[in-house]
Amino acid sequence: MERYDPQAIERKWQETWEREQAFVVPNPADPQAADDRPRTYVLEMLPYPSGELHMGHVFNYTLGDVVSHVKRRQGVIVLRPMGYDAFGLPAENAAIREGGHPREISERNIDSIRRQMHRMGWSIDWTREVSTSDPTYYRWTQWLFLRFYEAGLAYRKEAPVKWCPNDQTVLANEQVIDGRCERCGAEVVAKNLEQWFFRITEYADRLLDEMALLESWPERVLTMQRNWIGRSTGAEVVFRVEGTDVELPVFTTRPDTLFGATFFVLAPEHQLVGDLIRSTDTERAVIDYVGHAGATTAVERADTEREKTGVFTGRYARNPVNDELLPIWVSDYVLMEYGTGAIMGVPGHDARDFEFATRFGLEIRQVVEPADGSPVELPYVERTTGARSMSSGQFSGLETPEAIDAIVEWLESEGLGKATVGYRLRDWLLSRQRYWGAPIPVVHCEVCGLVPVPDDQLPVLLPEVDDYKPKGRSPLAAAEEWVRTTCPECGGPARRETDTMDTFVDSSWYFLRYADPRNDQLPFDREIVDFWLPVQQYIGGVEHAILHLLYARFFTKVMNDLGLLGFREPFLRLFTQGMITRNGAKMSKSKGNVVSPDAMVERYGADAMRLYILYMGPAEADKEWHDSGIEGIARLLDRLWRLGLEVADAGRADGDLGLELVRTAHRTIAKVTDDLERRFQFHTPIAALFELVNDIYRAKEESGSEAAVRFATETAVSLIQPYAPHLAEELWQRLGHERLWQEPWPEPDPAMLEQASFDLVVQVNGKLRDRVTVAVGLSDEALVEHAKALPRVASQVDGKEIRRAIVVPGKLVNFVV
RNA sequence: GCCGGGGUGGCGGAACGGGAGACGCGGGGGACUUAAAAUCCUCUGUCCUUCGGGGCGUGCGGGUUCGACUCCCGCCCCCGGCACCA
Repeated sequence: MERYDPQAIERKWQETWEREQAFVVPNPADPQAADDRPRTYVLEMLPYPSGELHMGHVFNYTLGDVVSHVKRRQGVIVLRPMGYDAFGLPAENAAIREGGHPREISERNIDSIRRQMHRMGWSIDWTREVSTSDPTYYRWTQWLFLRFYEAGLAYRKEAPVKWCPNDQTVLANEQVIDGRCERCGAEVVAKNLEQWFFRITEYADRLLDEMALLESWPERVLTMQRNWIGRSTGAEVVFRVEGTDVELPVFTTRPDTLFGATFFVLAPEHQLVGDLIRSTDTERAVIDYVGHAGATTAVERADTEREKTGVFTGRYARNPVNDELLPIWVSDYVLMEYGTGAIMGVPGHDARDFEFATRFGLEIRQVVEPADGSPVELPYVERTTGARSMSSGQFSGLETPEAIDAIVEWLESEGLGKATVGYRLRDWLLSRQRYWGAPIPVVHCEVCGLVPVPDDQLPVLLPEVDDYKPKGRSPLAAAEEWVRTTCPECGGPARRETDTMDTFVDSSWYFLRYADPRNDQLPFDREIVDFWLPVQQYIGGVEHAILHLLYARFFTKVMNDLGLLGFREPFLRLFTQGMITRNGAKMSKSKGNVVSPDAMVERYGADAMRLYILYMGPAEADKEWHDSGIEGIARLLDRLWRLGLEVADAGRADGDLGLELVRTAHRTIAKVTDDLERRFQFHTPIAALFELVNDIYRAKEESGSEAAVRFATETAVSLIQPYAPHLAEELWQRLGHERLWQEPWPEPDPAMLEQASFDLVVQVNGKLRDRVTVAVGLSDEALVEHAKALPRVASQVDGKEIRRAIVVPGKLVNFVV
């Protein structure tokens, strides 16, 4: 018999799909007049083109491929594009290391990864391919930046920013993990620099509230975004420094504890510290402390185990609710970046304030108690209806939520404060001092100041430079001729902005460009984008839960506000796949635990690789790679191959189909379809296919009808097609058919799902005792009689009284004795 | 500390309130073969057994239910996010 040769079969079908444009979906000439055939947009996160495709890619794109194939065969038009997130540091660092231009390195890597993707047989509309580093793409990234700028959503300001000393560039807050650069792990340092920002904070509420528009996102991703945005509601309360008219506002989420304030603290960086201590006895000590705090790294300072430090300023602030004087301290446990950089110290009801007060012997006062009046140890931080105010003047006795409302209302009426909302989210720092990114399309004119480059002068092309090495300023600055330009407004001398954009800007709108990838008038036509989007199913790694997904949502909302598109959320359904690990760790070159998909494909074929990566376990869970696991899949494919050839050889088989094997095939159709569609579960359908193939072999052995074997085999081939499209096409053809990818997805015959008989489970006191095959449709009484007659049941019941018999028709009988 | 997810054989995992461990890997035994590979058959949670079967088993302790891996309450442990965020 002809051996199963995946290499030959896969090559043949990949060429066929290419030749027949199998997965190309053209845009309608007039989106508004387009037919109402159902359509969908299945998207996976675009790859960064390093030279090698890795297991994460294989997993990600195979998931999307299975979804796409099934949808297509159900009559849905599926848009499934692919592109490359090609700007960024790895290509640039390679250019520095090995010489050459980052563009050449990127292009080489793209060619390589494209070849590998084709080799996997993924059903992609390759006519829509885009690369973010291509001028025809970044022209529109720049165009969008200018729209943001006009809308006041892109701005430049000097601010304390995070600087990576290794990559020699500033970073967005989102790119700093535990005080370290997300990319290289170097400890970041704070610098005061003038930089470009996107005003994402203006969208903080909408990024939270419009989560309600999402159809299906993993809870953990929503949680991460909520945590990241970090909205907390509270009040701003104004304290006045005694003996001056200096006002110090504080932000608090617990205005109900104002009566418990016994001290006041400023962050060391607070700009009023200097004024307050000028020419006082404490000036020297405070300056020393501030200097000392400034030398502490962010990582050290974030250590909550560290003992609290601080220094008294000699000044007092007046508590607006009771006119008490509170000593003003300076301490680095108060952060300048959050709230107002000043807090009221309420040691009775805040763990940090408690620690500080204990350390420096400050008064600790209780103003909240459990609602039942029971005694409690301080600090008591409960803030629900389980707590109530005490010793708080007119607010005493109110439960905490009401006390907060009442006191905020009172503060507002007295002009002492107001309700406010605090966020953890910071504006998105988008400028980078690196070469391989989209230039920010702005010029600096001595006369006119910042001037945007006019649309008709886009793209601002990257200049050619010799040295990509970062030196603390953008390598673009070395291209002196490029930098020197004329002001678009006054025609006078001007200098180009030399920073480039964060690559996350590029990937914040690529999914829109796919809809209209060759448009040279606009980034995309609104009607076409509204025709295809929002994305119905987005699939990618959970590592993008905050960065990319938050930025893309922000971009979409802004573009919606600017009238560029007609929806507010880009991705209605999100699926985050788990990580593939080996020896308990993420695969990485430095750990030397990488399994190359290429090698697996060479040895077992793309079909086996595709099936195995989905068979490993639930798609959302992290999974440990075992080399031996793929052997079982290889056996399955080989068994199916031999079965297919035998059936094809036997030719047309007529005869009776009413056999158990045919029922099994129909049950498998129902199971596979339900798992894929309703449960979004990809590994259990493969188990069902194993069972079906095993059953076919068994039936053949027991000389089942040839017609039934043929039907079951064709069903298995048809069902495995989304997973193993090459083998499935080949067998489908040999079985005398045409193109399986155009064949409707099978539907189970309801009559075939009906059973003539079933195994009745018999329990005594809820424990399984026996089972018996009985006809379907018997009365409850008849089932009980059948069950009672069983010897193993009788021996269990033996002498005891049957108090009750629970009958679940078609399933079981349970005797309670 | 707050928020989210999870804990089932040697391993990956299945079980959608009703048969715990489907399916696969690994392992034992056997057939075919001069031999090996491939292929095929068979056993494989655990303890007891007179070989009929029986006891125990889904992190721990309670509860709801005729019946709980599944639902509820309280713990323990692991993973992820946030965190001196006031």
